[in-house]
Amino acid sequence: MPEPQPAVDEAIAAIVQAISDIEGPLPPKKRAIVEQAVLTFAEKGFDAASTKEIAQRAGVAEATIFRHFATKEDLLLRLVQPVVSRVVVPAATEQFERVMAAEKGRVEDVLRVVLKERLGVIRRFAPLIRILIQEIPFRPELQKVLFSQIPAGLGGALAMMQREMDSGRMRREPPTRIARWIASLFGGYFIASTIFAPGPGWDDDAEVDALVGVLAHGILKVSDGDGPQA
Amino acid sequence: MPEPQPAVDEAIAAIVQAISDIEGPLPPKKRAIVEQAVLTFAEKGFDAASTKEIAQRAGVAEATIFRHFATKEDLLLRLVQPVVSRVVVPAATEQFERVMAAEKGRVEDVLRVVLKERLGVIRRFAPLIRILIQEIPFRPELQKVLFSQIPAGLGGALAMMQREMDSGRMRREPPTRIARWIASLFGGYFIASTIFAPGPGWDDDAEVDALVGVLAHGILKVSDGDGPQA
Amino acid sequence: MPEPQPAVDEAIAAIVQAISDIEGPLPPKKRAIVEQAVLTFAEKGFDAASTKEIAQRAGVAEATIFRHFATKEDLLLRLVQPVVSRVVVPAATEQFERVMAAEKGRVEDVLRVVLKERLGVIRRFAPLIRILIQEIPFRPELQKVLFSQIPAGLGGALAMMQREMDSGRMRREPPTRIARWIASLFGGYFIASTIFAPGPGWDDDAEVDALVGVLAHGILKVSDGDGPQA
Amino acid sequence: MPEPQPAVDEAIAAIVQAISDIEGPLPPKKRAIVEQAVLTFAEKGFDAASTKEIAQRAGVAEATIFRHFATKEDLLLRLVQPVVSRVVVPAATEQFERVMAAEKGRVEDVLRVVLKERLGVIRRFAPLIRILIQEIPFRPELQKVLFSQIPAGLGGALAMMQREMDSGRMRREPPTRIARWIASLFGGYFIASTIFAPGPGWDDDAEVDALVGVLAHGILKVSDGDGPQA
DNA sequence: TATGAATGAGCTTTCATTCAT
DNA sequence: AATGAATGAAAGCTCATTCAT
Repeated sequence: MPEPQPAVDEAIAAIVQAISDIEGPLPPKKRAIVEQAVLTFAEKGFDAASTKEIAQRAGVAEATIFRHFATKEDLLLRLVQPVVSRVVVPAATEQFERVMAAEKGRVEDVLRVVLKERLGVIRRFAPLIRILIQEIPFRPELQKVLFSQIPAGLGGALAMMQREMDSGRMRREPPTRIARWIASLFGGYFIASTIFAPGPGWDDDAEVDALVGVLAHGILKVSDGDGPQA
Repeated sequence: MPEPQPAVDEAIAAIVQAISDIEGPLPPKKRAIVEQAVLTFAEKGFDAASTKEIAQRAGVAEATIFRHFATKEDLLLRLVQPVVSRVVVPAATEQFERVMAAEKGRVEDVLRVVLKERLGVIRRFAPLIRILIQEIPFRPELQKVLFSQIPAGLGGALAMMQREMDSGRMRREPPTRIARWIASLFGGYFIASTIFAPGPGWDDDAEVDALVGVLAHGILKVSDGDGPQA
Repeated sequence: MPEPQPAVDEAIAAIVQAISDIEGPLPPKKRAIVEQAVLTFAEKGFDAASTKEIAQRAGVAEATIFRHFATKEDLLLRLVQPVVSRVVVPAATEQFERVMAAEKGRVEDVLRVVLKERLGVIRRFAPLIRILIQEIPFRPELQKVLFSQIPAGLGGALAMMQREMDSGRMRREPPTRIARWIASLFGGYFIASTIFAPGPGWDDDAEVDALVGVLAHGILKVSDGDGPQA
Repeated sequence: MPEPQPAVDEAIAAIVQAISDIEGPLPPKKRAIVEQAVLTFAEKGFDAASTKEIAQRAGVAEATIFRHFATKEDLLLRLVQPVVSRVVVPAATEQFERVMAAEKGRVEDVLRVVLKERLGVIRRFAPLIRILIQEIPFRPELQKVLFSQIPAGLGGALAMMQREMDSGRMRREPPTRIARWIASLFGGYFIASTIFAPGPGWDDDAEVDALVGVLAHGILKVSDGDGPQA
């Protein structure tokens, strides 16, 4: 009987909350299934996590899982979908606009605030995100959910970038490319700090500051003639 | 009997070559097993690819797989290991030094040349790398192989960065952080162009140029007082 | 579909009863599995009896076996254990004391009564005992079960022997040696009549009488100066 | 690579010798196969000993086993047969007559000498005898070999017993019954000292003396009216 | 709502044995 | 005489899922 770490516990509470928001309050056994499914998927991956083990850890009969979830894949999707579609993405959109107004559109400040807040949100769902990353390549359902939501979440950001380029404060680049850079740096940090080398020793605030710094100004010092002429 | 695409064919040839370099020339059936294992793993993922299917596609008896590879996991490792340890990493090390000499140490130029060449190498092994990424979180063996090799490959790069910072041409940052940024941007591009949205429409050269550009100078234009003073 | 002989049928009923006493009433399919497992093990030996065959003979799916018994070896142990630990041994202890009281401790009479009753019990479980003998050398679990129970069963007998020796009616010998002789003669008869040359032509009562006779007085006639002096 | 104990080594040498006597000198690889087959069968039982393991331990290719022995069962029989038919049994016959002449037919003395010598012979082949015991119930071939030889070996003993009974020195009992008693006591001691509780602490000579004692005179002391009258 | 029982299809792996060299 | 390669058959066991209660 493995002890869930507090961090995971918190993540699970958030996931349960997200599901409850959609489906209404969860009966206790269903809730237990959700909790243990997240834990087990995160520990072993989707394929290696058997419904038998999930049932045992949740203290229910295996058949009970299938009362609540049509198939094992359905269980996965019902865990991941609400997180993606109701928590991660919409918050991003809404929050982006709010921050932009407050910060008067200074790109670096906006990025800094948004990324820090996003990092907080994502950290709460870390176990599920790990599963998400694992399973996306082979599950068209997941791809659909994710890619249909991402553009919406990006709308505000793309608009901001376009405005900055038009006003000459930002170099001209395809906005999706810039979005990819941001996502890469952000995701790279998240993966490094969560999956490859989890544990203490990471300072989220400092890392995001540095990340925004390099995005804004690069790693080289400014010197005459060194800047790109575009 | 699915037709392997030409790109995959090329990747497989490279993998077979890498294995042959270690184990000597492969008997034809063993070679067929290797080929079809790569294909099947890449298509379906490790867990969903059954040894029975691999055997059928390779035109051998299932037992033949286990004459050549002790277990299914051993098959995976023996596919991935030589790629990681004999092709990707050492080439990086050697090539880094060569380029640094040729380019007289101009960071942007070195990065540009190295990343382009790395991208070429990696593209040849794309199917396997996809598997690698999938399975790494759950396979300590793979982690060991990969993480024991990476530092060696990074040595040259870290030294270069240190030198640049000492000479005042590069902002002071922990070198591993910079390495992570490079890897993130590079990996993000590879994943985007390979896994999420494969197909034409990507211009590797242009993307690497842009990537090095943002790394060196950021996305913001230089303006008085805008550059960081530290 | 081989017809079980009546003798075996009776043995199986006894085994099923013994298991039911421990685990509660057996569901019909579980019962069928137990029955056919005993038959098949006895016919072919443990290794040569496949779970597939047992399942077919029991009219269940192979997987059903593994719902009720964790492994094939667990199936064997769960068949053998109750026989050893709940039927053979405790009966021996209890019955020994009862007989000793009734027979006023005359060694020959006690032995005769006890061995005859033991023979009856053992005959009921003959098929399982055959398996037991076969598998004991290679299954530490079985050894543990058996050897942990035997001393308890022997307690009464050892006490009786000690008393006889102290009172001068029995030659001094290490009691375990005498126990071994009894077990050897008894087991030798059982094996000969059951395994090597089964079938009619054996008269249990007469054989036990003769066996006790030789134990008590040897095969030689008493003549002057021939008896041992020690 | 387990170290064979010296005792086992000696047994193997005897077996190899017995086989050589029939088939001529063994080529080294065949000899290695024989040696490791005996060891492996003894350790794990016939079924659980795979030809692969035997080949590995013998340092030969698996196919080489089948050059020399048609099937795995043939290997077993070719190990056991010569031991039974050329060493154990004929020695018994010949030796019995020799001893009887020397001891002037005193039953106890003859038994003592013969059993001690038999014990010595049997100890040399202990590993094989264990296999023999295991496999006899399921291998008609083995049964044939053994049961066709035993009567020959028993001839001398049966004749002696008949003579003793006719002369009034031995109680009348069916000679096969007496033979069974002897075999039971002897076998019981061998099994106890070899299989169940191997190791030191056994004194073969003393045990055989005691065994012959109980056979001759029983465990009870002679007292007036206590001896059987029949 | 919950479950114990049951299962068909599938899994990876091992087996003794054959054959071309 | 010896073997590396190969294999069909079978092994024990696990899987997600169904169903009567």
